[in-house]
Formats: sequence, C-alpha cells, structure tokens
Amino acid sequence: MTYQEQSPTPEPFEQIFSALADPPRRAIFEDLRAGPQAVSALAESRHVSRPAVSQHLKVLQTAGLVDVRPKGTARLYSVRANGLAPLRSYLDEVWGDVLSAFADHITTTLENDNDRTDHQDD
Amino acid sequence: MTYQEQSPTPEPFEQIFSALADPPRRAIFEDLRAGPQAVSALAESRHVSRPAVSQHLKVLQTAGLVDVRPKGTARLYSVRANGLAPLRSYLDEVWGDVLSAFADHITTTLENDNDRTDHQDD
DNA sequence: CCATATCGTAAGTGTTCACTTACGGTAAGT
DNA sequence: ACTTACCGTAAGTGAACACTTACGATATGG
Repeated sequence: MTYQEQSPTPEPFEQIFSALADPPRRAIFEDLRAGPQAVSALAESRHVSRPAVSQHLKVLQTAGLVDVRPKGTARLYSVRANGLAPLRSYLDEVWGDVLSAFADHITTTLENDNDRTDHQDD
Repeated sequence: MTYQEQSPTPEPFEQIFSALADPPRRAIFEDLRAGPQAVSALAESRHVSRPAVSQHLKVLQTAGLVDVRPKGTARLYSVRANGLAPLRSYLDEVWGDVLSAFADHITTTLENDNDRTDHQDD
C-alpha cells in the first residue's frame, strides 16, 4: 500500500486503456488486422525479441483484445471480435452527450451564476 | 536513443491513450464532468497534493482534453468540447468495420487455405 | 528416441513516470 | 505596500514497466 487503494478487479475498459497506451504494443495489435499471426512473425516485423512480443500479447489477451489458437508448435494470435466494445461503451456511457454542447454552456452559466471575483471595477 | 526512434509529433489519439491510462488522472478528468473546477477543489476531492493535480491537468491539457480559464487567483479547468473526437476517429477509422465479422471468418479461411500442421491422422 | 522448432516464463537492467516537499510568481483584500 | 490565496515548476525519490538473455516446456519430424 503505497499510493492508494485500488479495485482488485479492474474494469475492462481500464485494461484496454493501459494495453493500448504503449505504442509498440498498439502496433502489434494493429498488425493483427492483417489476420492471425504467429509470435515469430510479429517479432520479425517489429524488430523486437520474441519474448517482448509474447509479453505484449499476454497483456493484450488479459485485456480481452486478442485470441489464441495453437497450431502445431506455433500459436496463432488474432483480433478478438468485439474486444474494443468495452472501450466504446465507456466513451458512450460516460462521455456520450456530455461533450456535445456541454462545455461552453456550463462555463458561461457558472461564471454568471456563482460568484465573480474578476470584477475589475470597485 | 534507447529503444527506437519515435515520431516527434505524436498523434492526438496517442496522447489521449496515454493520458487516460492512468486511473487517478482519468478520475480527475471525469470529475470535470460536473463543471469547471479549480485545482484546489480537485485536489481535496481526490486526496492528493495540489502539484500532483496540476501535473495531471497539464497532461490532460496537452492531450487536448481540457481547457483553462483564469478567474481571479484561481484557474478553472473544464472539459474540452470535442476533446475525445480523435480517439473516436481512431476507433472508427482503424477498427471500424474490422471487428464486426472479421475474426471468425478470417481465422477459418486462413486455416483451410494456407497450411495445416495440425493434421493428427497420416 | 533424439533433434528441431516455437513458445512462455524467470531473472536482471535501465528508463519512464507519478508522487512528494520546497520555492517563486501573480492576483485580490486591507 | 503588505499579507493572503492560489497556482505552476523544480528537484528528488520510489514504484511500475518494457526490454534483453537464459532456461524449461510442448509439439513435430526423422
């Protein structure tokens, strides 16, 4: 316990944010759009070691963004069908209608309604 | 130069991913849905120091997610109107139609078309 | 059964990053 | 002019994290 308590079960969209925040990891995820690929292939495309790719894929899998399927000694990773759905849901539910005409209106309203410290005449 | 070269001007959605990946920072951002707030108020709500909030707000501002407006000695931070638009655009453009019926179809197709190492009968 | 191929995990290292305390700077009140 | 209030930045510290090399495990081929 260093900074503060945290949910033991992080929300799905939370995992997605963390997973996609890292550029190399997001690049691997985007590479999978071309179809299912093995770890070695992804590693060669991205010029990183195989273990690094494995670790990234593990994070993506925990976030529910990719699926795995054994094929011989290889493991084919593919994009999960609706893996990004939780992220979309978060954006819609939390920030759906808040952004449309929110900021300008509220800002002006509070400015005239609450208090005004910036009266330059006295 | 440690890991690899990187774009000197990061994409907008990239900044948004990084900014929203940190839970405390995302919490501050969500607090701003209630309307424009000063730094002190946000700090007291979240039980963190004022400098920490200032630094988080700076990141959010760089990502284009919040706006600032001086009011006396205070500085009112508010949600930027279409700050999340780049993130939505990224999801739509890069992952728009890829997710609908992609994964299952492609997976099965490649499995039968390319090669089959997992033939257990010979 | 032995050799090869592909992968995941363990261990170690360097960087990034989020937090704190301390300080300086601007605006309002007396 | 002085005090008070609010804020941003600088400096320092500790944890999180991304990468590498080394090793063990599983599956295919001879």
